[in-house]
Amino acid sequence: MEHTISGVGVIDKAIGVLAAVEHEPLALTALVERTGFSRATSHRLASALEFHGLLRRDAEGRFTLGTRLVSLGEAAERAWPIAEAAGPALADLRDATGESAQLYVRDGGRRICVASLESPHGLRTIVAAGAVLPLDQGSGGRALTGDVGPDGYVVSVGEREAGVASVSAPIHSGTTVVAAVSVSGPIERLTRDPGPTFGPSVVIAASDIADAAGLKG
Amino acid sequence: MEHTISGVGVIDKAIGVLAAVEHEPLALTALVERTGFSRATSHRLASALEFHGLLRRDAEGRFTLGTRLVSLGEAAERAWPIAEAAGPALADLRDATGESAQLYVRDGGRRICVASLESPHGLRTIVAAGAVLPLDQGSGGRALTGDVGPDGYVVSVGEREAGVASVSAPIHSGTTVVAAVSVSGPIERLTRDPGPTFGPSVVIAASDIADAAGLKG
DNA sequence: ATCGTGTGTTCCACAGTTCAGAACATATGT
DNA sequence: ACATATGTTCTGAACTGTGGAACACACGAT
Repeated sequence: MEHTISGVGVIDKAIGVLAAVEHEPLALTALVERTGFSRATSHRLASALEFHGLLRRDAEGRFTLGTRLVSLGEAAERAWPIAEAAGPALADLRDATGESAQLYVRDGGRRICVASLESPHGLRTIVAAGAVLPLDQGSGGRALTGDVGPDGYVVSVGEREAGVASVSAPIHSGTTVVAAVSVSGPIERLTRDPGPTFGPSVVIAASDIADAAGLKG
Repeated sequence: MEHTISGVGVIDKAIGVLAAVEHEPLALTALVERTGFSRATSHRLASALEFHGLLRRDAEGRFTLGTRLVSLGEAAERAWPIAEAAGPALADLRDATGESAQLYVRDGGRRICVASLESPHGLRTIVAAGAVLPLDQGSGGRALTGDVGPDGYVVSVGEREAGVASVSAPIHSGTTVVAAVSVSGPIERLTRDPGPTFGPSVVIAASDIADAAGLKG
């Protein structure tokens, strides 16, 4: 009987080591305790991950997540096909509205910005591709959870960030929400009631993105 | 003779698979070609990585980097000790200047924002922690490369982003630049000559951060 | 519809790697 | 000086990962 959960026991253990140090750096002894692996095994696996840059040692010699994960994480975000497919429609939305436009996908209990175009205005809201945001704040999060008004879009004003308004629409594959497209900007420009002005644009953008990504509606 | 480079051959191979798909999604056959592993091995390793979320399948069944890497990458960025140590000084800088403040470290040929506090102004520049930016654009990048004026700070106006000005100072450990602290905001508020107003503040912040992080000056 | 080829998936005997207790090295506190 | 804790390395045995083969499925040509 194999003792693996994924089919490759060493990968299971290596991920266990990464997960152990995800929230705080750990000295070897703490790593042994947290993972349940023997001291020699913990040391060998952690050293191998360090060799590849997935772990590093902090100033006190504790193991912590390494810089290679930053670049892999960034590459992972670029690899969403919907982000690529959304490019033209996102550019149209940004140009038509003059405001920053973003595309979000859901990742467990959070949302990730997988594509982001900034408004040409000197002052604008900026969400970097790769940013991780909550689902329960902001129109993009509520669009992802399906909490959408009868007109097909969601509005938030000063909800996730003071001074910022946003309007979002969900993107469906069949009946499943797979992404959300948003415009956002300063309340001063979008007003406290941005729905009528921007709602139709984000709904159209959502439809265009679904088409471009080949999603069934 | 072992055929490993890190001490754990399976980890070497698993990283090889991740590296193979870093830049573009690969079908199994392409993965076999790119890695040189046998078909069965490639499939087994990729499936195990997929199980743990480090890979996923795109709509065409190709292997591509998975969402777990996004969250690990984000956690990796939070794990810089200087980011933690910089918290109070960064807050002081933001409060004293009223502008967004960021801390950058160098990662190869790029810079990573490892801590970020936003201005209370309704309109402000925002750099998400985790954002990856170039070294050759913006005052933060030039501070990291040591390209600093005689007053100890760097200024950029409309260089990395139109409408944005920033001022940065390097943070040294001994004679080595290990980080850079920046303030940034709209040119309209920072003016086209933000150095005299903000330069001394970032230089003080850099010194405070170096002290807080226990760096030798 | 049939056939050949290509691609993805699974099996399983065995070759080779990983494991972990022991030993060693170093650090720390008393 | 000593005891203890922590980090690192060694190495024989046990176990896992390997990869050729087989199978399943998709696709293009005829």
